[in-house]
Amino acid sequence: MSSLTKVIGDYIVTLFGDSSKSEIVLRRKDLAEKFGCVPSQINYVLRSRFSPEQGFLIQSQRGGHGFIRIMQLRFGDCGEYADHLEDLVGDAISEQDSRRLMVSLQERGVISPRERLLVEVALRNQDEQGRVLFDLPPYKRDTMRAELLKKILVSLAMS
Amino acid sequence: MSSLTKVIGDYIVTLFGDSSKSEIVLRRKDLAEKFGCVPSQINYVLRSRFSPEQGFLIQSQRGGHGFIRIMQLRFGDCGEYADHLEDLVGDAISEQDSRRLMVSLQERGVISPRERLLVEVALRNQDEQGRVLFDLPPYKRDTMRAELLKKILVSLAMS
DNA sequence: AAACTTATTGACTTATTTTGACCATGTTTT
DNA sequence: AAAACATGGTCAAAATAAGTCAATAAGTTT
Repeated sequence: MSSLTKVIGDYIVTLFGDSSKSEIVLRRKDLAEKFGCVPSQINYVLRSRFSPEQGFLIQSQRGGHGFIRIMQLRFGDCGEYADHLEDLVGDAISEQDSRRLMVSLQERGVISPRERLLVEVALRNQDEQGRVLFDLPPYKRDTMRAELLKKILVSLAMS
Repeated sequence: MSSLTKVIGDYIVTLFGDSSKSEIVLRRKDLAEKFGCVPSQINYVLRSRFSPEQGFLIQSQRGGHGFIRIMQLRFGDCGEYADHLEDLVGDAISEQDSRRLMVSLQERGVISPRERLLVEVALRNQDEQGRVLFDLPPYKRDTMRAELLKKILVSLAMS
């Protein structure tokens, strides 16, 4: 059984697919009606599935003839994409957040499943060494995780 | 006297076998109920039997409609080759030797160029951290390099 | 039998989804 | 311009479900 949020998210994705648009426009109220939910659920879907981290930008307008426009970001040149990744990872990142990021990158085809597995093994190894060998505190491990993750992702993005 | 952990682990394996899926989805609560244990035991099973090092990737989601998805990165006839790789790397390996090994693995198509790049980045990072942060002696770095390399190669060999 | 490893439990923590009441901002009508 | 109407946004509560951690317990090795 799938959550409503997932169903709506999938539906929005099909709107992009239909004609490989990089931008779609919709009405919050209509969508909510179509799926039989309160309008604010649409905001939740957008917040949780169409964030900048996931490669989307959103513009909207209230009032009569209001709308919500969802734009899919495209990263043409490598440098730009690498910068984006560095921003996403930041100076420190939790194990959970790093996993979330990798799942999203894999789903978008930026990395392969094997590459993701490889990164996970490398990150886990570093974490374990930090814990067991050097007794590093969680925060230090978060910064080291960010370091390694950035190096790996950036090198892949530029390759 | 097989432990519950083993029973649950075997059960999960059958879920894969049933139709040679490479991915299954389950609910922690249901599984725990089915085997009459506390939910957190499921986490233990996953941690001890379905790690990335063993060729599995796990994605999960909490809250309403929560789930646990286990992905198996395909099984070749892995065991032998994995053992072979462990022998090749040994307990300690120099940077040069590790590079030589990866070049040869890439040439034989065992790993892709991107994967090799990824491994090199991970190894170099570990080495640098060991030198700069913890002032580790060369030998220690050689053993840590061997550790990481083995984990990565074995997990890839199984995928 | 001591030391070590692996398994079991449960109290506490964190995350996700759904819903609704209330707020903010455009457009159209008067 | 003011009022009425049409949209979208925010926030927080409730319900649901997974994760963590540490204390024991049960097996294994030495």
